[in-house]
Amino acid sequence: MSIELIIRDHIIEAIAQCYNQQIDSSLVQLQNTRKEFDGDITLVVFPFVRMSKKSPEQTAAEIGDYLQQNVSEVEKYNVVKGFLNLTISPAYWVSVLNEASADVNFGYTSPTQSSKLAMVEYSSPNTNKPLHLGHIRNNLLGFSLCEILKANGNKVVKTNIVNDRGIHICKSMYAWKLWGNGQTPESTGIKGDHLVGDFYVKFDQEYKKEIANLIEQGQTKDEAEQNAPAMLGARELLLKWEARDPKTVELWKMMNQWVYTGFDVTYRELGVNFDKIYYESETYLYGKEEVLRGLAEGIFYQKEDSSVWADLTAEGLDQKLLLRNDGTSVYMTQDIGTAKERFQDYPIDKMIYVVGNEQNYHFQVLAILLDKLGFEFGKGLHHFSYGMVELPQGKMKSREGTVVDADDLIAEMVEVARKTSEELGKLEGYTPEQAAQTYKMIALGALKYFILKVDPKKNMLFNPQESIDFNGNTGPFIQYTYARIQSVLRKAADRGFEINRTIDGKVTPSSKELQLIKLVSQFPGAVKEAGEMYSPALIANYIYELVKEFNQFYHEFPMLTEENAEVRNLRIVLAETVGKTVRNGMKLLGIDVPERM
RNA sequence: GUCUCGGUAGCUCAGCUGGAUAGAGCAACGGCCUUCUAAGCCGUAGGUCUUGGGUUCGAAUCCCAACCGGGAUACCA
Repeated sequence: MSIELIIRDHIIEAIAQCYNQQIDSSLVQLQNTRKEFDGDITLVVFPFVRMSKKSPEQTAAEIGDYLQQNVSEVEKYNVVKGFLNLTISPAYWVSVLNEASADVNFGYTSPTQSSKLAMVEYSSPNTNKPLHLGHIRNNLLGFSLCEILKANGNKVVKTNIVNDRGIHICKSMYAWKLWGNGQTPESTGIKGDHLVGDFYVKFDQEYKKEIANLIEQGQTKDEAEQNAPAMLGARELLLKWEARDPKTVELWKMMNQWVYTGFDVTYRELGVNFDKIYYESETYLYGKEEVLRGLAEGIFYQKEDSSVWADLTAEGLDQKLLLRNDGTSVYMTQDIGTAKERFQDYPIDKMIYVVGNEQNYHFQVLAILLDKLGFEFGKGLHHFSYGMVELPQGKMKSREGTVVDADDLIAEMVEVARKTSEELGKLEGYTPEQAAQTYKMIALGALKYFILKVDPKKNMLFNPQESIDFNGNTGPFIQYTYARIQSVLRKAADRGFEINRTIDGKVTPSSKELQLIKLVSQFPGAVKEAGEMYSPALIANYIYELVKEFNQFYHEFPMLTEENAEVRNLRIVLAETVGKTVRNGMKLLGIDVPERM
């Protein structure tokens, strides 16, 4: 039980005792005491002056008196205007440190029999081009969200639906057939997803030329777009694929396999993974029967051209197409099918879709349609909606070549990390392999932290030249602090200091030490809040605060050269506990921490 | 047009279930390497929290309106 909860209950008691009023706990506004005032926890007393019918100062003093007399953790108090600043006893903070220090999984809640099962869909790439910066944000958020949910005691199934069929992949296939000369990743040395992406680009270039030619010959733009040989060829491939033409399916399989091999490399670099992968080629026909059932039950309606629609005007939305007039499915139809499928495959308590905010409308509609179809889980779907990554010149457009490729970006960052490390003379004594591993850890730490520290729902700006730094509020700064803590612990061992991990309650930490313990004690609360808010950014901001505080402490207070053995022990245990908290927190962001850097 | 999300320091972002003098980092300027790692620490400078109303003891935070920007809006996924 956290100190805030203990205090809150006693404040409710105090109000009952002093003013004979039963109050709701939401009236008790507790906050961390600001640095410039004395105390640990502050109660805002304004809400109670109406009950006491006294001045804020007097009211605060009365509540303060009550708490000081009746709550052992409250040592003293002071009043500034309408704020009651409570000082918690050092003995309590020492006990908190002891608990945190003893718990390997500090901050985490273990799953139990009754744990909820959350399925999280994230990543969901198309197989016609490599992953880019937008996918990176998706993957990092999705993976981190899963880690946070797990740390909150949930069971999690990470899922990925691969968009492996459709006109986009047929375009790459068409281009490869015509202009590929039998190239393969092996023959060219090009990573499979990039090779397929190159043919996608090639297709678009040739297609544009053909359109220009046709327009010159007198066709309108629309006609030209429809009649260009490249487009006709891609369409033909799509039809052949749907008819299961063996040659086409074989080509499709081969090129998709190249892409998967390439994606696997990128996923491994990013440190993300999945428990269950759905392929759209296997699920794209799902959902049609549900739509037809809805039509039969009068939930949906049919137009003269025999296309099927949902009327959502009662919900304040528009009409939504569910089946084309040729009976084929659209995106929405498929999502209805896959949702049903997943709830049949797993006992899902919470379904979460990590998908960009451009699809807010889609998921709003999906929830309503599932609900209309009688699936009770419909209303409970959660769209984890995140903002776009923008570049200085605006939105990324793959066709205009203004994308930041995921592999290129990672490679570039590893290179910068290597250079920086060498310039600073770090990692001497490491083997080249160990050093390379650490550069990678630092580079990815920088990238991941940069992206995850921003509120997911907001659009963010990414400037490739300036954005990713290694100083200040960054992943490497946190990793650096962790590495220094490990260094302290190594040296403490070298010098033969016996570390007593259970701090005696009689030891009195200094105010700076107390401040650090306080911050550590807030970690479990931060994990819980991050889980409730679905916000990795909350964890990132928490760790930064902790690390910043530790750095100041580290600079001012010697740990190894401190003469007093009890104080030295306290500081080392505190450092160790901060290190563990940082490591546990970074794990929730999917960021590794190095033992040295 | 409608719906939706955003607008905080030169730049990138915190803070938003209303609370004390609005915080970090980057960039700029000035200090600190003989202690446990300077990817660090300390300091200086930088703000009409887009604007205007409202609610109240109190508003960056809640409500309304306007302006600016992103996104969605019936057959791409």
